[in-house]
Parts: sequence; C-alpha cells; structure tokens
Amino acid sequence: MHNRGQVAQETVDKVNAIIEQFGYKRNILASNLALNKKFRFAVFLPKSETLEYWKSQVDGIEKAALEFSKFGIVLDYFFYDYNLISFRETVKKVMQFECDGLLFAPIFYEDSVLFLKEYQQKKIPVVMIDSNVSDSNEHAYVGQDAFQSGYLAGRLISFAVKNERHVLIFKITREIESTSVYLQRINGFYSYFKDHDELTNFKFSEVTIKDSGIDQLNVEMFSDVNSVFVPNSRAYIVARFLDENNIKGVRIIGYDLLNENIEYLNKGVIDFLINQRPEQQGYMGINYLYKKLVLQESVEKTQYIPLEIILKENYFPVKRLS
Amino acid sequence: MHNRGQVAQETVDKVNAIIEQFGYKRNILASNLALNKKFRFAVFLPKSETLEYWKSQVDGIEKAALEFSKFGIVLDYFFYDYNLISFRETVKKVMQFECDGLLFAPIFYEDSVLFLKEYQQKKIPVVMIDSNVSDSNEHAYVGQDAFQSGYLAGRLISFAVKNERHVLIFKITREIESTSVYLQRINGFYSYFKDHDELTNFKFSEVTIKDSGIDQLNVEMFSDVNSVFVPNSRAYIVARFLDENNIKGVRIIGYDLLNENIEYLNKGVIDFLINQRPEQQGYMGINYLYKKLVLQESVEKTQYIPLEIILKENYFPVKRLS
DNA sequence: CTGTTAGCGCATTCAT
DNA sequence: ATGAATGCGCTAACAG
Repeated sequence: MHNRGQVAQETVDKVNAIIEQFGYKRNILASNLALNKKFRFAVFLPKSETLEYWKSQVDGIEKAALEFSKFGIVLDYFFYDYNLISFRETVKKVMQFECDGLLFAPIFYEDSVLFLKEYQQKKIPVVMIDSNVSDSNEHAYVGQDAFQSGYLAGRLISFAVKNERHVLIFKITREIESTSVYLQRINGFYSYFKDHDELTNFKFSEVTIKDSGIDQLNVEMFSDVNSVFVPNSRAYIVARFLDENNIKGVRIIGYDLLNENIEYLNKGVIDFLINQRPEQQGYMGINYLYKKLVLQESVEKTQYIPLEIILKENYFPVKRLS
Repeated sequence: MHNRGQVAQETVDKVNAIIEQFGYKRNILASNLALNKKFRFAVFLPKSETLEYWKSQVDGIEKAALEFSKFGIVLDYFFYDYNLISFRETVKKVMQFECDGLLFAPIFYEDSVLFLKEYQQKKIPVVMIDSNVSDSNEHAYVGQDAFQSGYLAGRLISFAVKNERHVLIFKITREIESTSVYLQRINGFYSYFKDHDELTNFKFSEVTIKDSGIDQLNVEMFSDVNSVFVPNSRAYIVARFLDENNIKGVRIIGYDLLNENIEYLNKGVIDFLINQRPEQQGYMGINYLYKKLVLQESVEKTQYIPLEIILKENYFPVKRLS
C-alpha cells in the first residue's frame, strides 16, 4: 500500500500506526527483485585518457559499478575534452539522457552552475565530485576542503625547514584554467601565516606560467628560495627542473599522487604531497547514488575527503580504497 | 545444478560450458531471499567501555552491522577484560558458539595463535583487526603495518626540528603488555635512522614506565631532550606533563586520535599523531565477512590501513569513514 | 539420481 | 478503491 492513488487519510494513519507497532521494515532486496528494474546513472566527467587524476576517479567509479552491478546499476559515461566547447556540447547530451542519477564534476564554474540549475528540474539526484559548485546544500558533494588543504600546506612549510624565509608559490596553469580550487588553496596557504604572526621571517613571492610554456622556467626564479608551494598537481615540473639543474635544499609541497610526482617524492626532491584520493571520490560518488536510489537510505550530503599527507615513507603503491 | 550429490563429470562440464556461453551469473540477492538465512558473525574483542580505541573499533563494527542488517547479518559480541584470564574464559565461549564468521583482535600473542589453530578446524572464515598473528596467509587481516609506521615517525622526527640531537623514546606500558605492536614501531623508528646515515647528530635514549605509575615522570627525564616518540596511544601523558611543567619546544609524536591526544594536538603540544583509523578497521572487518559470506565474492585477504599523519590542521572531528 | 513445485517478500497487474 | 493473482530468480523439499 505504499501510495497508489488516493487513500483516505484515516487509513494511511492506521497503516502507519501498525507499521510502527510491528516495527515493519520493507525488504529492499525483495522489493528490487520484484521491480526487476535497472538503475541508470550518468557519469559526466572530463575525458580521462591523458589525465591521470581523472583516470583514478574513473577507476573508483568502475570499481563501484562492478560491485553494485549485481544490484542492477548501469553506468553511462559522458566524457568531454577539457574545454568549454566540448563541455557545452556534452551538457546537451546529458540533459536529454534519461537516467536515475547523475555523477558530475563541475570543472567550469559558471556553466556548471547554469547546468545544475536547469538539471535540478528533472528531480534527479546529483552528486558532485572533485569540487563543489552548489551554494546551498541542494546537491551532494564528495571531495576535499580546498581552503583547508592550503592551510595545511602552510603548516607543513612552516616547520619543515630551518629558519627559512623565502617561500615561492608556483602556479602552473592550463591554457583555460577552469576551477577555482587552486585559488582557494592559495588563500588557505596565506591564511595560515596570517593566523600565526609569530612566524615573522617568511617572505613570499609568486610565479605564474602556462603549462604549455614550461620552458620559461629558469634558475633565477629559485635563487634565494627555500620552499616551493605548487597549488595543483604539477609539482613534478618544478621538481624535475630543480633536479636537472642540481639545485638542492629546496622543499617542495604539492598535490596528487601522479606517477611523475611520486617519482620525485621517492627521489626525495618533493617532500610532501597532499592526496585527494581521487579513486575513493569516484567510488563514494557512485556509492552515494546507490545508497540513495537502490537502498533508499538517507545519506550524508557532503562527504569530505580527509587531507592526506603523503611522504615517501607512507606511500604505498597499493589500491587504497575505503 | 550447483553440487548436490554425485553428478557425472561429463554433465558438470556441459553445464559449466553453457554457463560460460550465456554469461550466466547467479543472482545472489534472489538466492539469499530464497535461502531466507541469517548470517551470524561473532565479534571477539577487548571490552570497549573504558578503552577509547576499542570503542571506535566497535563504532565501525556497529555501523557495518546496521548497514548490512538488511542482508541478514547478525552480530554476537564476546568482550573480555584486558587480561589473560578473561581472554581465556572468553575463548571457550567463542569456541562453542555456532556462527558463520569471526572478527577477532589477537591481543595476546601466544594464546591467540593457539586459539586460531584450534578454531580453523571449524572451517569458518576469520578476519583479524588491529594486529596480525597469522604467519601464513591463512586468515584475513585489516590493520596497519606497525614497523612502517615507526619508520614514518622517524622521518617526521628527522625533519620536524632544527639541528636537534636528543630523541627520547617514551614507553608507557600496561601492567600486562600484550601486543608486540609497539616493539615493531620502535624497530621501524630506529631503522629509519639506520637507513639515513647522513642524520648523524641524533642521540637516542629510552624510558619505560607503567601506566599505573605515571607519577614517576620527572623533569630530569626531559632535560636536553628535543623530541619525544611515544610508540603507543599514551602521548597525552607526556604532553600533559610537559604542559603542566611549562617545558616548551619539545616535539611530540604519538599514535591514535584519543580525545586527550587531540586536546594536546590542538594546544600545539603534540605535533603529530599517526592515526590507525580504528573505526574503519572495524567496518572493514565486518565488510570482509559480508563480502565473503553473503555476496560470496573473493576479497583481498590483507587490507592495510594507510599511515595517516594527523596535525592540528588536518584533524576534523567528523566521522571519517571510507 | 533427476524433474517438479512451493515459497522467500515484494510490486504490479487484473479482477472485483 | 481494494483484494487476489502472478512472477522477479532462486533454493529446498518433494515426488518420480
């Protein structure tokens, strides 16, 4: 009798009373068996072929898909090239695709906001991964607190070196930089030093280059520099340069366990990497939709990924999932 | 069908061929529905009332129990006081209890080995948490690599301080110390410095006290000391002493996010805590049995918990589960 | 040893 | 608007 047509309120109450009394709980498994229904989830992400970080996200998603396939979930992927044109084209495809849930990485801020606004009229659950765009608590989110991760980086810089003074913030951006994540990280980073005015002898400078122009790196940039903070996954570019030019004694802190980053972590050139656990993000994103739609449970809408500090000594190249 | 009585090998092959051909996969949900069976898991742990660490383990276990109750799993707890007498009494109870799976924390080494040896004749899956006792890969394990966690602590000590020399390893043990975990951690710690002979100006000393005799702490113990490594969860005892006696500038590194440890982490007295994620351990332990028995999947037998470095800046008092 | 059937808990359909 | 029947995919008990 779970709502079909119009029922007298009286009856509804009576039934609910009995449900309470006997502590009845619907067997969701039998229910899904009888429904004999597939759950279609759309996965809307940047193309992962060349992007290691997104590859990991997809790995987690596929692991979840495999695990939950027995419960009738099916995934449909919508990949786009990392540019606005391709993103907008794919938006159209996603809009007209019929599904029960959506996993979405809101890379391009403004367009993502528009897309979500339109999409939510469909009344289909959405979970965002990597970065959050929803101002309200409208949609679910799985990812990190970018500001706090920068704050943490500040702390790590502050004690990892001896009497140091000159910190370089090294921004290596794409042609089209899309997310504000790295800006939040930089904000957090500076905030740490603002909050700790006992750390007086720190000097900061910033350098920005495009990743297409890494030949612009030069030795002068690092003269007098003791530490480098790279607020995105491209720490290996700085590390490689310093390594090749035999510049020693510079601390580097960066993000994400890309193979190239790990290489320089193991070499001792990069000191810290903050891991975002992309694989877990993807897994948890699908897991959210599964719990919400298949199991019809209530799930925490915002699930923060811990700020994981990776050193050479606690990096294990194993599958590190929940 | 799936093995009842004797079937001609020829028929078995033929059936298997057809299974292959049509890509048939048994619907484990319908199967369990038809079986209409409860899965009983025994949980064999130290009493968690006063032990915060074990309380967290049980939290994770209960979370899993709640989540999987819809799949027919039922838990039976066997708690013992933290001593050998009580442990042995409880062993007897567990031995004669009928169940489908066992979650077990092998606190007392020798007795645990004996118990497991006897228990495995029952052909019931066992998963160990917290520490591993099985030499072979006989049983499943969820927990940390204790040696490597000490090694990591060595690294953290080595760069967290300026030109420092004197490292104190502070052992605060129980009346009956049971596990070898803290010894492995100390081994790992020393190994780090052995492996890095460029770190020449480090001097080490050790102090051991019983946790019943913390009044034995005195100021002389810390004269000339720059860093303290506490290889178990009792870092707060050292921190409290230093704080009360206004001894500053000593780095402390310890284990586990006990409330009292967190208090001194937030105060800036403790610098690092290595988290073992007890809640996740408990959850994953039950999850192992669930996947193995209910879903009849093959599951990774050894699941290492990452060595999580917690600073004031990346500690969030939220539920941090996979 | 093998084929048939009832029923696990539920939702949908059809009949009333 | 409501009760009864059918079947989701599977297992166990039954009969042949």
